[in-house]
Parts: sequence; structure tokens; C-alpha cells
Amino acid sequence: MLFDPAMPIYIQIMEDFKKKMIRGELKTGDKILSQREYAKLVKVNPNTVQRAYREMEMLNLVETLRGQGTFVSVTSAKLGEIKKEMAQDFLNTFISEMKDLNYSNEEIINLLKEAFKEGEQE
Amino acid sequence: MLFDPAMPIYIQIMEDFKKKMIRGELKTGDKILSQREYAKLVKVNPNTVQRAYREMEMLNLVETLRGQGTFVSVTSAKLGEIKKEMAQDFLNTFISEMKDLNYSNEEIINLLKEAFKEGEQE
Amino acid sequence: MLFDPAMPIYIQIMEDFKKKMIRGELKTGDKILSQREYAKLVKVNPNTVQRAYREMEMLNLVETLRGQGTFVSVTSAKLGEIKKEMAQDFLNTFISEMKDLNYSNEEIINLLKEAFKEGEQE
Amino acid sequence: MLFDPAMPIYIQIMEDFKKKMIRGELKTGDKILSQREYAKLVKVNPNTVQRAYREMEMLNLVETLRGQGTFVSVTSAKLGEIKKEMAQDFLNTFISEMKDLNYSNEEIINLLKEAFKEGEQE
DNA sequence: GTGGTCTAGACCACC
DNA sequence: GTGGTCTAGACCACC
Repeated sequence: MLFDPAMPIYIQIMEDFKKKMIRGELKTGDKILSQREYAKLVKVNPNTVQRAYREMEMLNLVETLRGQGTFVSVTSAKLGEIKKEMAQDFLNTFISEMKDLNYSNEEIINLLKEAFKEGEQE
Repeated sequence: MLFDPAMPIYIQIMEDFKKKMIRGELKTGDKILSQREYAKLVKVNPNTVQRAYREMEMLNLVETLRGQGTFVSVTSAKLGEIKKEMAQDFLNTFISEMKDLNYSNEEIINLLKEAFKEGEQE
Repeated sequence: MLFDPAMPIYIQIMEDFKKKMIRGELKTGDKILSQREYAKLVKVNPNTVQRAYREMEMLNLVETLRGQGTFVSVTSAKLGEIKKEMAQDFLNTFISEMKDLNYSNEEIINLLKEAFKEGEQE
Repeated sequence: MLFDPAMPIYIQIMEDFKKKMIRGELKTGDKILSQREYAKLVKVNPNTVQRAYREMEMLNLVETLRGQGTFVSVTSAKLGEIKKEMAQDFLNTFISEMKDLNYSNEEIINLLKEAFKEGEQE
């Protein structure tokens, strides 16, 4: 995984896990990598991974059992909430970028529709 | 100006000038800040500013006249091109982020329309 | 401050701050020691103090302003809640200890009353 | 048994024996585990157990008969004394903790009574 | 000056 | 093996 130096690594780790949960790649009950394994995998310090895991625990996304590991424990209600939050962020960023380029609401929607049409043809 | 450490600063400077041109805040013929003044303003090394100005000159966005300064020289055709390019980038990023969250084309368009409706009411 | 090795230091730091808030020695708006100063004072690593401060922030007990410091931000409602929680803990520990010694409810209350009487006379 | 690292283990072993005597789980004449067996049971060094047994012997709580083992030898008078001492410690700790939270004598007694009422209902 | 992030590595408790 | 705590110290951003 590549990290954007503009954002704390532990936040990026959390975002990645959230996305995996939303896409169903990680489901409630699944064991995730141990802090040490994950740290080795993405080449960061185990302390940084621990911080990400700890914050996810406080958000009730995962549950940690000492000596056993960390397990996904997110409820579907919570999952829906997270999905909406993340989507809203992307939406806001996108809209403000397009407004910055002087696009009107209608133009933005049209560009989006065009992009989808092109996508279909491929 | 705040710079994202994940991207070269000279690129970010260029993007900023491009946006200003697109929004009409900078028009053909306008004199822009000298490299030294600009460097002082945004607190970066003058060499970095020089690189940004040089690249903009190669793209025919600005023209430098010895002893006089640097002037916007972009044509309206070029401007339209840049605008489309930048918009396309934002669009692609946005779509791939939303797809990452498992949103369908229809859902994305609906979310966008809702966001615009809410924006109106404010 | 002396720390009990049986409990994490950052928890003990938090408990100490909570008590000071309950007793009114720290009031909403008060600036508390900077992480570094506090670390020096109680002779622990600044990272440990930071963890305590961060957890207090998540509990809305304090508020942190970058570059300015950390300030008490607890509401009186929250304060009452904390006070009850801490008292309940002390109460439970005490009762189970006394039950361990085979004291009945009545005996415990009588011992307490006696202790208060003696306290008065001093 | 779990030991609190804040206190010498031999003291904690003694406290545990005292409690068992007070609760009548160990009576005068009972044979207690040999030092080696006890050490194995609670996973501490036999020297630590020996120290605990020796101190209990000096307090006339147990008696060691060469080649036979260690036997409880506490008198009922002594037992009452110990019980009071331990209770007094718990009481003092509890009162000072509650005073720390600004509770008055009356409030402490009321909280205790409430706790007993709730205990009954369960 | 302030807090925030991260690394490297020790040591502990639980399994 | 697992996670939890702590230290020492670097480097950064904000004031």
C-alpha cells in the first residue's frame, strides 16, 4: 500500500479497512491480520498499525481479544453510516473542485452521465 | 497556500494558476507576480517557482518578457482544453472512489442531485 | 506522583485529572500543563502523557488547540456522570473486600458510622 | 492467583491466607500446602513462599512441624484482631477515596445503603 | 513555544 | 503466537 504523506498513516489504514468492510471483503467475525503481520505487509511501524486498530476498536468496527487477535465486529447499521459518511466526503470534494473550475450543476451532471455512457461502451 | 507533500510543489503552483485562468481571475495580458515575489508570498524556494513558470511557458500558458515580467498568454481554445482535462481528472477520481464504495451509476447521480438540492436551500 | 505498576500510567493520569475536575480544582476553560511540562513533572515519557490527554479529549473532558495547549472543557452533566462512575467503582471494591472478610451489610454500615464518629472527635 | 506488582508477593500471599482464616476456610489444626506445592500452584519462587510462611509463623498464625508440614495455629482472639485490622484498612481507603470525590459522610452512607438494596433485589 | 505522527525497540500479559 | 504499555527521540505543523 502507498501512503499519501499529506494524511496520517493510521487514518489511511483505517480508511482502507472501512472500504474493505463496505465492499464486503471483510465481514463481521473475520480475523484481520495481526498488528505485526500487517505492519510488515505495509512496511510501517507496528505502533502505527496499533493506533489504527485501536481507533477502529473505539469506533466499534473491530474487536480485539488479547492473545488471539483482532476481529471485524461492525454491525450493518454502522456500516451504512460509514458508507454514507465516506461518500459525502468524496461528493463534497468533487463538487467544490468542479465549482472551482466554474462548472454549473447541470454541466457537472451531464459530464457524469457522459462518463457513464463511455464506460458502458468499453 | 498549503501544499500537499504528496505532489511536487511546482505542479501544485501550476494547477493553481490554471484554475485562476479558468475562473477568469487571470486573463490574457495580465502580468503575474515576479518569481521572487511569488516565492516570498507562498514561502517556497524561488527555484521551485521558476520551474513552475518555465513549464507554464512551455505549455504556452504564459510568456516571459525579459526585463518586464511574466504575462498570461493563454488562448481561449487552450483554456477550454485545460479545463476539460482538469475536470476529467476530478471526475475519474470521484467515480472510482464511489465505485470503491459499491455505488451504482444511478445512485451516484442521485446523490449528486440531492447534494445540489440541499445546496439550493441554504 | 507515584504510579501503581498494576495499572497503565496513562489511566492513572486520567483518573487524577478527573478527580481534580470533580473537586473543582480544575474548571472548564482552565489551561492544563503542556504535554511536555506534565511529562517532566511526573517523570514519564511525553508519549504517555499524550495518550492520557488524547483519551481525555475523546471523552470530551478536555479540548486541544494546536500550538496553544490543552484546556478543560468538561460540562457539569459529564462531571456528575464521572463522579458517579468513580464512586460506584470504589463502592464495589469496598463492599467485595468487606464481604470477603465475612462482614454483613449491617456490620459494614456500623463500622462506617463509627469511623465517621471518630473522625468528628479528632 | 494474580499478584499486584505494586506490592511484595509474600505480603499478598499472607493476606490471602489471612482472608481464608477469617472466612473459616482454614481452621486451627488444618494442614496447609507445603511450600513447594504452594509455590508450584501459584507459580512463584519457593523462596517467596517460604518468606510468607515464616512471617505467618512469627505472627503465630501457623506452626511448622519438622517433617510433618505447616498447620494453622491461629487463636480466635488473634483472628478477631486480624479481621479488624484488615477491615480498618479497607474502610480507611474507601473513605479517603470518597472524600477525594467530595462526598459527605451522609452521602457515603446513603450510597452504601442503596448498593445493599440493589444487591438484595438481584 | 504548542500538539501530532512516526519509528525502533523493550518488556509485559494472555493464549 | 497475540495485543498492550512505555521509553527515547526524530521530525513536522501551527502559533
